[in-house]
Amino acid sequence: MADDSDISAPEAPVRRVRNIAELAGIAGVSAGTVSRALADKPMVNARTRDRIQALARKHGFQVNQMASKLRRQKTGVIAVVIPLGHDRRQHISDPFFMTLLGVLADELTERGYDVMLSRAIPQEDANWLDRVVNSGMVDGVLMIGQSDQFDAIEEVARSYKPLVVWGSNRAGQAHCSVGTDNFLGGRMAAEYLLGKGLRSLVFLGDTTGIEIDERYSGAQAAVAEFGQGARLQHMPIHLSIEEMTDEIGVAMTSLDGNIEGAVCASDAIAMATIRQLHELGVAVPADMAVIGFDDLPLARHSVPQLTTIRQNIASGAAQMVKRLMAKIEGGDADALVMPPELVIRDSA
Amino acid sequence: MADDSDISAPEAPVRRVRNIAELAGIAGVSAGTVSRALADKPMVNARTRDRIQALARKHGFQVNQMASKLRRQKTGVIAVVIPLGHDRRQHISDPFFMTLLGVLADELTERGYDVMLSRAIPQEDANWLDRVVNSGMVDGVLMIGQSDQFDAIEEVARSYKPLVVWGSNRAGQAHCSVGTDNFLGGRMAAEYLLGKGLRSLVFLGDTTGIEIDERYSGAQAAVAEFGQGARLQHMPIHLSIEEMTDEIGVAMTSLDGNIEGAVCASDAIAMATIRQLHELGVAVPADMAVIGFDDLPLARHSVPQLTTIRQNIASGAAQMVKRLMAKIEGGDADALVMPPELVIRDSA
DNA sequence: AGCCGTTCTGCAATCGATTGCAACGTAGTG
DNA sequence: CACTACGTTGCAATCGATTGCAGAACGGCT
Repeated sequence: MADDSDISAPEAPVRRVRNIAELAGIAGVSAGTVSRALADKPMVNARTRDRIQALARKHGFQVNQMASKLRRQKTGVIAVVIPLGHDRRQHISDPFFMTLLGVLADELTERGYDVMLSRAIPQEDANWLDRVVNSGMVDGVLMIGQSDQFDAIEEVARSYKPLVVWGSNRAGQAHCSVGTDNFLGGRMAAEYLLGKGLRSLVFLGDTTGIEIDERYSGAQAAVAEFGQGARLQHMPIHLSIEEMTDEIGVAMTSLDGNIEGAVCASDAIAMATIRQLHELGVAVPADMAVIGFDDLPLARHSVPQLTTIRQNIASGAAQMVKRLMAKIEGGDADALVMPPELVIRDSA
Repeated sequence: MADDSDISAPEAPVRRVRNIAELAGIAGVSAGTVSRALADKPMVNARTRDRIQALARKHGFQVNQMASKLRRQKTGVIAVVIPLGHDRRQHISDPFFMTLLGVLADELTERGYDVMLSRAIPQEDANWLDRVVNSGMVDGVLMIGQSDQFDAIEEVARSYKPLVVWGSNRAGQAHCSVGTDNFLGGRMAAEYLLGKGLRSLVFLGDTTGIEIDERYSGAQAAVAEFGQGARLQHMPIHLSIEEMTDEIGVAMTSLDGNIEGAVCASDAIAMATIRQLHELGVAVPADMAVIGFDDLPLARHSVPQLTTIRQNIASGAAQMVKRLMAKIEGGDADALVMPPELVIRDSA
């Protein structure tokens, strides 16, 4: 405790040091040496290194990241961007976004990256993606959902490598995507309900976004193939919680004939639906079956617990990060389409 | 379309420009002028300004943020940090965190700030706050929850201005906090149940964190004052979803006597409790009343809908940001303790 | 023409850390 | 003693944008 400050003035308490040069002055070495010492470079003498590190600790010194990143031309920051393309009122606090974001953040933090959160509204800002990609602020970009911006994303992906997107994979697309087979998922959901003997179904969800459109197509295909007078109506339900609830209420009372089962585009929609049905005195699953999509953690916490089509979000997030890392290092990465999984609980 | 490139070589397509100097070369002006033109400084001729901006667009040029931020000594980035002090297994995807984070992100993005997400684990990294604060990466810090790190936060707050924390306010504390009157909230919850004639209550929540401890104290006070044989047991339930569910199951079967009402430390705990009770064949609220805390959006989506103590998260987030802005501009800001509000729905 | 004032542009220093290269000191060897 | 080799350290250029200050260009006025 008494052996580490032999140079500075006696009365100096613990003056805050703001840059390497100052610390170098105190340590009696050059700035370059301090930089190397703090970076644990092997070429600096072990004793000086320790001395400098101790001094840095004592004076509460941290290297200025801005300067460091500028010089090294890498930032250690990954942007997670959420495009609010269609449905601009969808809040960033959407439970699916937040769940995926949480897992991504954990994954990235563990690898020493910082996470920068970006909300993008394409209608208001034409080159939204460019802004993030070319800001010089990030080493890579993870995108949650394609919204209706498929072409814009393709455009950027052609010249910008470190980009991985959660969403659909179309044959021959340029950007690397990780996601679930939405068509199959939609089909599985509908088939499950049909298999339970239900014939009059409704799909709840706005099909402007690619992913949900595919889910709808899957459900349609299942119903068409099934035949036997099965039919599928469609109500576009928006994703913002505020709109959703009312729209579902309206939908439930305005639909044609007696609906037996609802295929919901997301767990959030499914939960809101169950709520509204409860309100209307319709019991789930006795009077109407409801099946969700996503299998968010909260699907297990609803009453009744949600039967849903599971996307493996945790593993998907890990795969996104893995692919991004590969791309940052100059490598390449293929798309990943994960199989959906039917999780049978109590709502259908 | 044909009037903006009269200097460069004829065959040059749209070469990517990487820095101001290059663009200056193309435009035939100096770097300084380009910088000023792109920043819309009034002192540059309107015609040159437009020409330069057009050129920048055409070549897909964006100023390097790292360099800009270094020079200007401000970053335009706010860190949102989540201390996982006690209860390290609590996931960053905790619904309360995520909800508050979502609103904060919206609020900050609107003001032109970027949001940097930081998960901090004090046990593993002693100077966790210092790392963020002194990295030179952010203009300010918003913290979600105090966890058990009150003293560490105080320490930093004494010398670091732009810091605002969601959490409790103790008399004379140095850091600026925004939060709810947790003691009063806990008291209101218990009083409400007592008022319904329930006498045997349990508080579900781990009191290591300050906020929850205060809620518990409030509930205790209410029960003590009420007298008449009312009593309050306590089960520490952790905040991570995985642990929570099992612990609640155990709690419900191991408690002393016939419990009539549960005061939960959070909505997440309340929902998990309702689930477990449902499993055990205990009807809510008929057999047992359950009251939550927070009033997260999902409180309205549970079945039965949650009766809960509302924290005004949206307004709280706005206030946090407002105070942070004031501090960044060198001003000062007082703490805010918001009154909790009893929201009566169906679970109690 | 000469002078002043205004408006615009260029020059060069600056932010703070990093790193290739040169130079230093010391020890070891012939 | 001279010379090489190695291990350290210092020097100075560099990353890219910003900005105070000086100076150029131009118009207007006497």
